[in-house]
Amino acid sequence: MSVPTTEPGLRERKKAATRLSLYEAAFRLALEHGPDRITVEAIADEAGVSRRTFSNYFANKEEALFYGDRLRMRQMADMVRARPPDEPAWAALSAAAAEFYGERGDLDPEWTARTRLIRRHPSLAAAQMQSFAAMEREIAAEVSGRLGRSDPRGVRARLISATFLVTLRVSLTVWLEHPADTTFWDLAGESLAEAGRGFA
Amino acid sequence: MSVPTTEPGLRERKKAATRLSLYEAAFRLALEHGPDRITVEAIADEAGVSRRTFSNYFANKEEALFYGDRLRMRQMADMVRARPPDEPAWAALSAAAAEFYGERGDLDPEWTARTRLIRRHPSLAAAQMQSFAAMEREIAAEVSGRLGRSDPRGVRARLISATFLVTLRVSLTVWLEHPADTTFWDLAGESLAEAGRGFA
DNA sequence: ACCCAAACTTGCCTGCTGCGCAAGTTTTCT
DNA sequence: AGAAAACTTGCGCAGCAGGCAAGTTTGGGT
Repeated sequence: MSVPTTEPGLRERKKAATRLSLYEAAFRLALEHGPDRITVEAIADEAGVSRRTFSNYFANKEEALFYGDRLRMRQMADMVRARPPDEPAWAALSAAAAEFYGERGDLDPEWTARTRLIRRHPSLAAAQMQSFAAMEREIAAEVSGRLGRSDPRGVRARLISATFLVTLRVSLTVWLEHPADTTFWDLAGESLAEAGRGFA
Repeated sequence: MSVPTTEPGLRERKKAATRLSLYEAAFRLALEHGPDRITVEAIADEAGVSRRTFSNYFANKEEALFYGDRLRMRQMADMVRARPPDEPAWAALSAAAAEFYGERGDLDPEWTARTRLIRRHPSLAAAQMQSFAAMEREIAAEVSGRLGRSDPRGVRARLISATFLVTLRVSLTVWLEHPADTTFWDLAGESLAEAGRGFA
């Protein structure tokens, strides 16, 4: 307790490091051999931990592979939370997405290439969906706060966040198929505008 | 070749029967013991086939459990296809949903109870998502036909069908939580109207 | 009516997986 | 420094997907 710091402490930092290196190992191997020709054991090996430890961090390969996506999405959720609290829900979501995707120019091409390779594989479709589903609850909670009492059962909040994410997902999928045609944000921004017209 | 009939033939009928009885067995056992306390072997036994045969029909328990959902969704897809071909996409989807859900009064209460029980279980969330994902492609294809040349990359088609399904999913989830408050179709119809405003 | 090919079922088998448990190690707290 | 809490690891087990090679059933041609 030397300094009144917010630092996570050694234990937490180590855990984060292990989790990250498991994710990276999974990604590397998936790229090299194809996502369905890798075993949990191989991932654990590559990351320098035991197979059993892998299980302490991720429930399965897919979860490890998509940990990167989770991280990015959590970043975006933070941006949503950082928007002015009186901003209407859909506006806040769009603005956060614009900050996140738009203002960094194009997406990191290496990440794009990797992601495309992974996403191509249909065996991972389920995992991808789940990745978005996890996010949905988190965003719905934030949206719910902005809507206040006008949305008793939370239908609207969930509808808005689900639509928001589904729009991002579709845009990303389409863009990964035809990356040359536009910027990702050109596509996503337009789609968001269109889909959001009902929630303005 | 006795009669120019469209009948599927004995072989196909037997297969359909087996598939259905595997699904029913899975559902029955899941209700009785809880979805994660049943083994593939038990399901196969209950349905009167070998464990190996189960694998010839479904890739895993979840797929079997959600086969009912797939069936219902395929019915709805057929209704979409049956709509007049010049009807705008979102209108056709809403109308099909209205036929499917609205006009049969309330949903079958037994089915509701079963579904709620199954859906409650978080271990099945992935399977549920996949069920909807499968549908998405099918509906997108139909929508694509209605949009014609105005949607080169298929963004709009996918956006519309994804939004449509996500709206149904959210409505269903909310309604299963508070079934007493409204009819399912009251909820879903209103949500569809709201979400669809961007696609009119 | 018969036969053959294609389709389907089944048992056997293998490599992989998720997870409970308990012993050993590292970090944290006081 | 020393005890408590958290984490890693090996071991072991039940369960699972799916290849393979008999057997059995179905369908079409003759």
